[in-house]
Amino acid sequence: MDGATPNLPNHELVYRRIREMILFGELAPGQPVTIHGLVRELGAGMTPVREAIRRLTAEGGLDFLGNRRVCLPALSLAQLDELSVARFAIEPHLAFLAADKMNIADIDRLEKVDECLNVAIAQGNVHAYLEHNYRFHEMLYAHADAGIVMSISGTLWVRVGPSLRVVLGRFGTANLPDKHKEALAALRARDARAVAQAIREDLCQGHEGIRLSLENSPERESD
Amino acid sequence: MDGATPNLPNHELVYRRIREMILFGELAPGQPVTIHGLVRELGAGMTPVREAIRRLTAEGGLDFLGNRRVCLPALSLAQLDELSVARFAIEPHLAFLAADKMNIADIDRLEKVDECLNVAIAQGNVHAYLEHNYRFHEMLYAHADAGIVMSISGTLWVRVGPSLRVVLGRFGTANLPDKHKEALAALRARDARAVAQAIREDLCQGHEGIRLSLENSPERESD
DNA sequence: CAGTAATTAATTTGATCATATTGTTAAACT
DNA sequence: AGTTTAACAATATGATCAAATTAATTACTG
Repeated sequence: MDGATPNLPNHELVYRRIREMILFGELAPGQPVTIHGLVRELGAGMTPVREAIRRLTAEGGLDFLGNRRVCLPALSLAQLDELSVARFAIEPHLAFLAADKMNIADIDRLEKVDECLNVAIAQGNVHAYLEHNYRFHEMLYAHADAGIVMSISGTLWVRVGPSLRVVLGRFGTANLPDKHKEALAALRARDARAVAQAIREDLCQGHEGIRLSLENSPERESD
Repeated sequence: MDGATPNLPNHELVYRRIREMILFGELAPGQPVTIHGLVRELGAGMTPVREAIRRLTAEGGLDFLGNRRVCLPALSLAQLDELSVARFAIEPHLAFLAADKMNIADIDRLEKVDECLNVAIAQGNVHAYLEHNYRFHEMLYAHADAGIVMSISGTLWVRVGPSLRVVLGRFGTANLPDKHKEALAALRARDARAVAQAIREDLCQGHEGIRLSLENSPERESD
């Protein structure tokens, strides 16, 4: 038996690649993104890159400037507040739904990801941290079996990704407390409310870090 | 003097056009959408249509089947529940934020749209109803000054659009109660909580109609 | 004469198209 | 029915055109 998707169109692959570049901190906030640059870097054609950029733009992972140019969004404090509201509303809800539907094996798999995450923290590996942190939440939410809300959550993650990277670059991965262990314990205890609460606190900590980082780096709000 | 943006790229124009086709009921749920078809119908090139389709797909307004085909999503009851959760969380919040920031002139403008909406209802003009109903909410939320949440709200609207159309085609615009007058009154009274509540009830009524429509037309949930 | 501003040239980047290729579906034929 | 084949639609490429930013030159003013 072969893999699940042997023949994925190129624009889909390019999309996923660029999305990971955004999520896992390979691109910096404010950085300009050019079509030709991506064509060169990814060795892809112009059309697939173009389509991937449109998708990411629709998801908020890229910003379409009026001048037909595209760049990575640089979050303002006001936008971070917006994201907080949306994430606090959506992600604990997904976690709540997921809690009732996960079996022991699912929880074990999730814990595996958390262990990888802890390794990444110990090693100070920023990219691995971002990736496993994302995978943890993604894997948890996926069990909620709520595709639409999940896709919204995806647009939220893609918006915070670059800023998260900045936080880690600034403060390191050393003292990055998360609430994953609490979430896992609540999952095993079959306490959906506690799972949601743990996720809420986890998000809260993350956003607090971003807020501190944004406040210290004056991104010029004076125009 | 001409408009603010004389030179919008074609892919942007095509995107807006297709989005309106979805929002205002010019396409039916489940209907297949082909690139060539849109190229012919819109008199546009292949590349702009392609990019517009990717954007709409990312927003949930179109569904990308595995087989390279694209069609309009047909909501299931479960998906409608998801949309309800998301919209109830987001849109009243936007309305709440907007309430404090609107001046009399803004409210007057909003009431103008509502009057157009009532005309459309009286005339039984489904397309005009959908358009003005959308404009009403969009205009209200725009004052919240919260671009990210607003864009999420946009993806929610584009998902319900086709189903709303089906409801109207089934039951007509005759007895379509909305809570717009209540919202306007609350806006004038500077009661943000009441504005949010009115919007919540407005959404609730709309979704109730869609739910009835979906339950009566068995969209085949048996796969 | 020096410095600055404005205009223009050049390069970079984005937008679009025509076309070739590939994959999928449907039909025809064995 | 199963297999082959033909038609259709999506994908991908590279070339061409247009727009915008940057650099450079020129003109003008203090």
